[in-house]
Amino acid sequence: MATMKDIAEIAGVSTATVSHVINGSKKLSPQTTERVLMAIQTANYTPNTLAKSLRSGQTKSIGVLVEDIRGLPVAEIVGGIGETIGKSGYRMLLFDLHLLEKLYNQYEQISAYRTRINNGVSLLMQAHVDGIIYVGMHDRHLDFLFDPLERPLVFAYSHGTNQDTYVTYSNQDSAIELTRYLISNGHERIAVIAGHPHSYPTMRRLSGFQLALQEAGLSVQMELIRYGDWEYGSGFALTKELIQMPVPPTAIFAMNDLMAAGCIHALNEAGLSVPQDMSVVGFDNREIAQYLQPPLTTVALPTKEIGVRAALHIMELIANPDTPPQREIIHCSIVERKSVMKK
Amino acid sequence: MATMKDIAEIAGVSTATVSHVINGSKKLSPQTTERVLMAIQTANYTPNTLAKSLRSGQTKSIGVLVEDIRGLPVAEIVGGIGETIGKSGYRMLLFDLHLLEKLYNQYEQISAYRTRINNGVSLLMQAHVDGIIYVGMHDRHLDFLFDPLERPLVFAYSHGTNQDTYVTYSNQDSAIELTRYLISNGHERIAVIAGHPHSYPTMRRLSGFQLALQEAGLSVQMELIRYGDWEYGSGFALTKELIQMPVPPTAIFAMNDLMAAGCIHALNEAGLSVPQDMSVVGFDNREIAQYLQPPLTTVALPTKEIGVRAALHIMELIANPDTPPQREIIHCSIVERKSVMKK
DNA sequence: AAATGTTGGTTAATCGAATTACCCTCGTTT
DNA sequence: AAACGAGGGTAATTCGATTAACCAACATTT
Repeated sequence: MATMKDIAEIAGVSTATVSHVINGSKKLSPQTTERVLMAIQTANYTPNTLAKSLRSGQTKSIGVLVEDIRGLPVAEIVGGIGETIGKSGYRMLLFDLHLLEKLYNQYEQISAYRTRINNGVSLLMQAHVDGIIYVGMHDRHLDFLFDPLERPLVFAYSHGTNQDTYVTYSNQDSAIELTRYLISNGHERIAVIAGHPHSYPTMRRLSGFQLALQEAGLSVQMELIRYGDWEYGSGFALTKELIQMPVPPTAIFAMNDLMAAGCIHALNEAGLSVPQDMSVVGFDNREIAQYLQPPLTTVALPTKEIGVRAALHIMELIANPDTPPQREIIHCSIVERKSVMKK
Repeated sequence: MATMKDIAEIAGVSTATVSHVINGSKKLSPQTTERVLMAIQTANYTPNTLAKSLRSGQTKSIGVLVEDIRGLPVAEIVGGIGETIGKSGYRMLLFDLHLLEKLYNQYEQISAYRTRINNGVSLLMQAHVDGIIYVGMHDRHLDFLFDPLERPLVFAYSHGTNQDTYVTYSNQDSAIELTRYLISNGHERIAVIAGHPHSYPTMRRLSGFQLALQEAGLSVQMELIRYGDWEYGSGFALTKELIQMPVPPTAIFAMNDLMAAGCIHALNEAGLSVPQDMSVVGFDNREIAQYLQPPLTTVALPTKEIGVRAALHIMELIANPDTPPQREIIHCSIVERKSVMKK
């Protein structure tokens, strides 16, 4: 590999001059500039980033800490990040916490988080990344885990702390829109298959649902709200319950696509057809949504956009560390397919 | 950040001694060692990897070039790589070629490949990665693209060149096993919904299918072999054709899960139940397989294992560049669910 | 007693670029 | 003619570690 010294020799100047040509850090005569440029060309020179980084303290790299790369929104977010930072000449250092690996109880989980995140952060810090993006799969609050991190930090997908910039999507607004969509198609008796009772997305989506109902002058019926565990099986089981009610709903809002899949299958099994006998909507727009029978109307998460925006924020923070924390909430869009009976 | 100089000062020795303590590169008296270790403790010192790398030429980082992180096997492979190299203190530099972004015609595709791969490779080279793993989603031959790469290179999932190490899975053997499984359950008239006619996986899986048939003394019926395009729709359409044959098959081997999904839906729609009226198997074990009605029996790709093995190979090559090229083909396992009528 | 070896450490060069401080040469002012 | 300023370029230091070469002190051999 050619070094700056070689170039200096070829061009008959000092290394300082070469450096100035490359970085435009000083005005030089056109002839000298030209000679240096030529030398760089012929020697096929490319500056050694390690030396550059050692001197400047900047590595032009961003650490991306993901809870688990196999988690569904994660790869798409990472894709958005990579594309965006790449355009500005940044590299991506990926660290996977592997949080999908094993299931822990509540206590072990927190402690595993702590140690794994600490490992990841210190590894990234040792690599001297210019900034860190934390990609969480869940809406969790990890305030305590990033205490004295003297590097720019941005949360993507999950919420961060109040002192940090984060980019997430709109749970409540999406639920409002989706519910409005059902109401506008004539549904007044809408059931909900929710996620874990006290989880953040459940709460927010539920409140959106209720808001939309109130807005339309409809009352919220508690017996139509059932809580599952985000898994296929609970969607299946809860649907069985719902259709055996004295006065069943005419539409079901499942809080994710997996439960919606279980729901549709339970409906099929009971001889009810979707959407004629029952309308169903989901949330997340996972791959499965388009392959259900009928294809599922659901809410698409702006995964790539979250990555793009998070990347923009981290680069802004690197360029200007005093930028105040930003809280960005990106709007989701409804993907209309065939699981809702149109008015 | 504390530097080695600081430690030397605190311990009252030279920086060389500190270095020797850290790297065990020289025998030192227990007292000195102890003093240095203490100093490192109290100052919370961690060596500057940039300086280290500049001097040694090794960055302890591995470049991972993925065709598209959103591609299904990719995230899992990357997870396996990350886990494995992390244990040996390597970091991962991820570069996404975004090859799923747009569809090109054959010619543009090759040219887009060329430029994007070149970009990716040169970016990784500039980062001085110690080795590169190329994660391809498809079985493609990219010999020409990595010509004069003077760094260890390993292909994961896709085949590499004959001069390179690669880790992939067994298309033909898996097809043999899967077909045997059908035959052993009494099926003699088995249809195939293949992928693109001349693609590598189609050819190999087909030859496995035929081998298993011959092995059992069964004849290969050409009219039972239909070619699709790997997408849901073609599975659906081809199944419609198959069930209208004068003597329809008793089992269908779809060459991926997406086409198997289309197949099952077509069957359902025609009033045929799986597996009573028709057995169906798929390939890939994508998420959708477990949520079909009935859950699909299919072949699980050893994605994580591929990542793990590729990581091991690259680290071996870094440690010992003269290791001869290895061709590793990892065995797939059948995931037995409920879409095949058992004898 | 001289020669040789061993132990435990230090000095100084090096990796490749960035950057500060300085220097020389003209051209312009006063 | 002396003073000043600007333009164009260089030498030397710095970033933080690694490592070859060297050295002093003491022990062992002949």
